[in-house]
Amino acid sequence: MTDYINEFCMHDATCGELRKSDVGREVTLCGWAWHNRDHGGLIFCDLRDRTGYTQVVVDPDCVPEEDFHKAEHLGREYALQITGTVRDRGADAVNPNMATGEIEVLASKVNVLNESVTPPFSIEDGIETDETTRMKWRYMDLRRPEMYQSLHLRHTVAQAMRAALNERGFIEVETPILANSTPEGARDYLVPSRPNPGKFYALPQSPQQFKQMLMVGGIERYYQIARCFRDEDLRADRQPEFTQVDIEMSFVQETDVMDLMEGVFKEVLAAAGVQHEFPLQRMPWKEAMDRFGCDRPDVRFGMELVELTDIVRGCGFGVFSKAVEAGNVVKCINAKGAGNWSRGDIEKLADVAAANGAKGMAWIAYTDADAELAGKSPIIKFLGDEVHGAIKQAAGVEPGDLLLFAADTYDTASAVLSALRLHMAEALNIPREGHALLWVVDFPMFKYDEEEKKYAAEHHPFTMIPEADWDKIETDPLACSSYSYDIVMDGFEMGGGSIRIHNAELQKRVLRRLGVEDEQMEEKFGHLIHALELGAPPHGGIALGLDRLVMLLAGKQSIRDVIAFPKTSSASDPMTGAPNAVTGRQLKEVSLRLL
RNA sequence: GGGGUGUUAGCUCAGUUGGUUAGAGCGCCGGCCUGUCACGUCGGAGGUCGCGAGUUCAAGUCUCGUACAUCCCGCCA
Repeated sequence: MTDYINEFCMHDATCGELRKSDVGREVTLCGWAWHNRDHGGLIFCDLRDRTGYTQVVVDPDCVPEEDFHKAEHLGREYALQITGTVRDRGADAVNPNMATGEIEVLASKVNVLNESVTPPFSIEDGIETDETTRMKWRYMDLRRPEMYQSLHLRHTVAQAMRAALNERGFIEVETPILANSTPEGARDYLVPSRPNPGKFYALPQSPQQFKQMLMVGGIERYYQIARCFRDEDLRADRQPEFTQVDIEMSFVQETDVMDLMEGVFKEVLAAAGVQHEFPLQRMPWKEAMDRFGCDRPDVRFGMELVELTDIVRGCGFGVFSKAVEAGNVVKCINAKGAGNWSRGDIEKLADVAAANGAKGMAWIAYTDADAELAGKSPIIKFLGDEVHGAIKQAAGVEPGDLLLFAADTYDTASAVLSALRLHMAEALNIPREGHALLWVVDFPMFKYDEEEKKYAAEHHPFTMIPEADWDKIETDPLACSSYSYDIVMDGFEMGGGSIRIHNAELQKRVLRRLGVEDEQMEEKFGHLIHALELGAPPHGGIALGLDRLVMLLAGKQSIRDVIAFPKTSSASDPMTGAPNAVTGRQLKEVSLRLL
């Protein structure tokens, strides 16, 4: 063990890259034992490193007796160093399922660098092991080829992003992790300040205020691959800490940012091996909501929302006509192919609708045999032939179709049908191959928060409002548009940005509209207001969710699969035990006492 | 904060109407085996049925509570 590094850890080849052209080479490989097949007089071992597998053959005639003995007792995941000769397997012995299947390494020397206890799960792709188990032994999970490939893809994307931005004159600048808490937005992660008893830093939800300061500071073109923190509940695509590619530029309008970013996307996607049409579609927010019920539509399939409000106005089905009278909307989707579903299966879809706020869900089914499109549904008799006919025409009904209706406020009907649309796409196995990127633009500036009884920013409070709408900030906030844009990929919000307010007075008006009192204005946003008063350039930018982008490119269902050390849905880490209790002394030092 | 699903061997799971000693595959341990590659073959070990109450003659199974995981709603400017 003395000369461990020099003697044993040297290697001059990698397992996954040996080919027929290497036949005859004497190589030394290092890696981990996967399947060991002991035939008594001949032993096969699949040796794995980050690049792949090579079959090692240990023949008693070719290795010292001691080494053969070691090979007889190999366990899974032993760390090994093998020296041997690359040899052609011969036509009969080729394994077409292996990249290195035409060759093998005939060992002349077997070194066990480290033994392994039985691994907690099999180190291979496609395992269905519980995620908690994988996360508790995350370093073992990372040995699986698909995990390495995901992290490698993440690296490739990050490097391509850097290269594309560097080329366009951007510089990478780091901003503080210990920052100030702000009243707007997500819940902050707090860090007590020992020298300032009773005061706290907040971990940044994004570098938003710092990047705006950088623009005022004359940096002009900034980016950062930045860690962001939000203390909110988790989802498959949401972690408490996540990574944004944060970008900001000066003296631009929104088309400048979008045009430039399309160039960046093109290069990044190419680096990841994805071709996509450019320029990208730019869809107004209202159109996205009308057609898909969602501000981040998956446009890889149709099943768009059908507007029926005018058609069912005053019709005999009370749920519809009363909704219209109340100023609500009636819309539907046409799930082609689900018309033959059993009544029970259709009724179960009401659960999906209910989970998204619907009070009920009307439907009409047309079986394949229903050439006359008579339809099956409890509601047809109330609608009457004329209205039913108009609905069929509007929805383009054919035999085999299933219409699912929502009669509710615009927001709820949109949410319900958007959820049903995605649910049906999944249930009907509608192909959603490849990737679809588009911009969603012209978000409204404000939305009304029913619970808090106040206006909130749809995007964020620093978003520029078109000059024509400035007067509406006070008089009709919901009619205010904004210079904002989201980049949507495969139904995920992959990034979002805007042109920022660079005028101090306008910024104050927006903050007042959001309910920020004057004294709070100075305390929380004083630095921003003052900066805007000192010749702040018109500026704007975007932040991209690196985790989501890589997740989609890697074809994974969860961003946890493209983060080396993610957290569970309760924001804990089964490997390290974080978060953990701290000592009374530690608490005292930061002037804290637990409740 | 709310709803759905789940928790049985190291891993993935089965376990009927509540009824004898809780099973399978893989993995693990031991024997045999010189062309396997999910090697084969013979034998073996391995269980606080998440945890805590309750009902019952009897609970993996029923009831209640609870923990954890996961998906979703709320939340995430």
